[in-house]
Amino acid sequence: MKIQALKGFKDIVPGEVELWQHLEKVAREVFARFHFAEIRLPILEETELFARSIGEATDIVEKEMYTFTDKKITMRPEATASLLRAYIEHGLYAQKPVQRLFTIGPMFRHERPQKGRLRQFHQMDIEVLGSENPLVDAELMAMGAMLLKELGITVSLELNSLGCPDCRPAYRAQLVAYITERLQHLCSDCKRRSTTNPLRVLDCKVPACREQMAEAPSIQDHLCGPCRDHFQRVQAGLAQLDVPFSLNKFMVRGLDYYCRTTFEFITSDLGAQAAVAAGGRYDGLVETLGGPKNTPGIGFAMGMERLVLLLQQQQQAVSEGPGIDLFIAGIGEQGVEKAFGLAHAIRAVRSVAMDHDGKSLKSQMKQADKAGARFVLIIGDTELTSGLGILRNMRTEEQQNVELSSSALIDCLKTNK
RNA sequence: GUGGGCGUAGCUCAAUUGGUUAGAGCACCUGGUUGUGGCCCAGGAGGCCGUGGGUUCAAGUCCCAUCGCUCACCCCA
Repeated sequence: MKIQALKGFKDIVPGEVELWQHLEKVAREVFARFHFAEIRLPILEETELFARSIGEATDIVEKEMYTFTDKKITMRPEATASLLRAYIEHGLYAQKPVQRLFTIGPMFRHERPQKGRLRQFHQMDIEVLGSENPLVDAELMAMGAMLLKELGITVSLELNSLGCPDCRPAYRAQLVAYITERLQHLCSDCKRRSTTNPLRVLDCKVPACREQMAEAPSIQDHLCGPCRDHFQRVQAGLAQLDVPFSLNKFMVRGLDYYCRTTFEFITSDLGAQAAVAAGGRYDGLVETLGGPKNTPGIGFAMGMERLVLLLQQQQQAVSEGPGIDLFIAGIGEQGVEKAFGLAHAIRAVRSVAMDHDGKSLKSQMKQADKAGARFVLIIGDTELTSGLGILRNMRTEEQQNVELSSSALIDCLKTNK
């Protein structure tokens, strides 16, 4: 019986890992331009943290978390809760009125895997804490749009507002009334949702349900004054920054803590997993987790597996690795021994590969070619006797004799490109 | 938890109505070139046909079970 990776867990092997490195590099650059600071967080937290933030009754907390029940600890299913815990624990709210933070890493959910959806998945999570200014909402979405654009990924941005504890209950009641009237025309899932999570009926995929819900009351028409004002200023901010978006009154959130602004970057190229990034505002969450009162927050997460799939799919090929500076081909026992020492010395300043197994020169030349070596240094008996190695430029095919000393070789590699 | 599709070489796949020794491309190794890469040519290695049972003179092929992968549903950043 052979051992293989767990269901829903994936290795990222050479050849694919370059795409991840590219993604992270571009992301870090963009985050820095928008003045976000990185925070690194643990993967395990007290189960209670997620129960309180995500909501006791959600499927995530009820059955999709990796929890060590005897210790009451859980592998994080998302990053926001952990980030806020750290924010509160270290009193970051006291250091600066507004904290702009991001974190990158693996998350875990015990779901059945499908395309773009694994049990260990990776997210880049970006949060702004301490501001409820709608310009911040717009700026955050603009940053997401800029990053995706620089990655060469085409998506659309959808926007909605979920209101706040002042206006949502009244809307919700009205929606429930609307749903109840049409209950017999809805799918069995929606019948269940009508009591468990009525907002979810809005984004059901069953055509009959969509039809029934087409004329459903829109949250956007039922916002209270402050929420309506906030929502409008978010849109004005996006317009000013030339970030295209469309309003989607059917877009809702599964997690309890969201309020007001909610948004998703959507693609049609990933099957059922349309959202490559999603987020929203959570003004009450910091307080819920024991932080200072009235600490607003907004954030979003980008699904890295999905971004990588799109990078592969949309042919945003990252150039092959730069290859190696030098391959040292030693012939015979003495040659290999000399190569071994020289390789180590030159590695202080240049990348060097070699074959330790005494393969034929032809074989070593092939290896050098495959490694993308720019130069090959050949050391055989003749070269050992003369003290001069043959340095071959693999691109121009020119060869020259170079003294077999690390300093001479380093000089030579520096002057020849 | 539910439903569909698929399991043959490292990878992508083929194998007629069940019929001799399961093939190809890519990748790998060796040689053609005493010590020089790519291209070409020749050769080589690599398979419990996912696993177990059944039907049959005969199973990669048909049946059952099981495991795995995958897509979708539920749920969801």
